[in-house]
Amino acid sequence: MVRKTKEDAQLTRQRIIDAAREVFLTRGVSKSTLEHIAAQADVTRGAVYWHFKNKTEIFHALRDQVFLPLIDRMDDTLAVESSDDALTQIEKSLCDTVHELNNNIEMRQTYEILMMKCEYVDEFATVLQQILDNCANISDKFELAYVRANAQKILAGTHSPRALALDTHLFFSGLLHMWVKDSDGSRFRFQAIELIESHINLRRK
Amino acid sequence: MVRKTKEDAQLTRQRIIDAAREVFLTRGVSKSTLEHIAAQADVTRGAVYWHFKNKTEIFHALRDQVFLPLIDRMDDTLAVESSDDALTQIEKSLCDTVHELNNNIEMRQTYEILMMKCEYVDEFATVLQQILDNCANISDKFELAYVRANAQKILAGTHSPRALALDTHLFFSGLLHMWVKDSDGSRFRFQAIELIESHINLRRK
DNA sequence: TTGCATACATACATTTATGAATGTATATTA
DNA sequence: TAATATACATTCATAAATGTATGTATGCAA
Repeated sequence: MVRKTKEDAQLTRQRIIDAAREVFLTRGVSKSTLEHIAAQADVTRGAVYWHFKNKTEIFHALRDQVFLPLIDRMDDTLAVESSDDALTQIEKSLCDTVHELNNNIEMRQTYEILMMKCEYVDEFATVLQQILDNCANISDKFELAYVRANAQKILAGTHSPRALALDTHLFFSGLLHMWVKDSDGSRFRFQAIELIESHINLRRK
Repeated sequence: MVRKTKEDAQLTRQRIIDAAREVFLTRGVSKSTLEHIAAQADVTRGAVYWHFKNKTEIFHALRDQVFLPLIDRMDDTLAVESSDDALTQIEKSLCDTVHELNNNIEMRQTYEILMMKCEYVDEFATVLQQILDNCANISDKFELAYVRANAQKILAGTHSPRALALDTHLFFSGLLHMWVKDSDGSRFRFQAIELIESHINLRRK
């Protein structure tokens, strides 16, 4: 009873990725074996080896499925043309990400894996570099938005857009980390939106 | 040529901890074996098993040696009695931590392990909880400092000390993460102090 | 100086993960 | 419809890590 059509095979591949997410989450990437993943996906290791070279490739596939889309979303919300003022744009882009993490279980789990269930050594070091690059990218987008906010005369005080952008970036990076770590939601998860609001209000005239 | 005096044994124990830090850093905690650690410490696994029950215990010992002292330092700089104003106190406490990370190689390496070379599952989950508790503690200290800053009339705008404290906490959490990840210093490490200054200046009247 | 505990080293047994090799049933293509 | 490729399952050989058990040399106390 081997599945054979290409569609079935794609389903199997996706089931393996989903299984890997569950297993990575509970056991950590290092301690997860291909046998664990196969069992969770209800296939044998043979199937896993057919679709992926090794565990690292599954990890990459898993990451790509959520990481890249989220980056794109932030880019969209920070686009130059918008009916909102620049500060509101930044606020919305941050809130949108938080909402997405709240609603999208797979994304939330994947972020948790990336941040807490994975050791960035050897082949995973490249993943880290990519994350840093994306972060720099986001920072630049923030900076452009702050330049616009400055032109719109809605900023309190006189601070350089670059400094504001970096501060926002670090704030949000910290927020995401805490959001993920705070799995029972007692400390940060339920007030994330308020924290974003207050971060932005600090800048508004 | 077995070492026998208690002093020698303590030295051996410390050598094992130091070795574990090096090995964890390059191979990640999961992929580090007791054989690796023993070799790096120039002993056999027998010695390691004599001093520690298993790898987890070495990890705990390693963490305790740097984590707790750093928390204490922050507490000190944020103490109520001080010749500095409250905002300067906060700034100094953040800068002091960064300086300590710059100067203290072991501490820097340990933080790197805690943040990027370790998977928080099973027995390590308790470590995570402890980190969160300490974070809450720091947040509270920040809040008290902001209350004082408010009383000193040096704050710009009218924002609640709680919100300011959480924002600072998240900023600093993000900064430390980036600081550690940015190992070549190209993005954050060399401007960490400026970032802290500008974060505080945003709040100063 | 005898005896015991300490501080390791050495050796071994067991478990476990990996990758590859092989087998096989079904789909697809010529 | 015959040949071949696909999509797996099964089996096997190897390596590696772990914990334990045992051996042993030295320090220390009586």
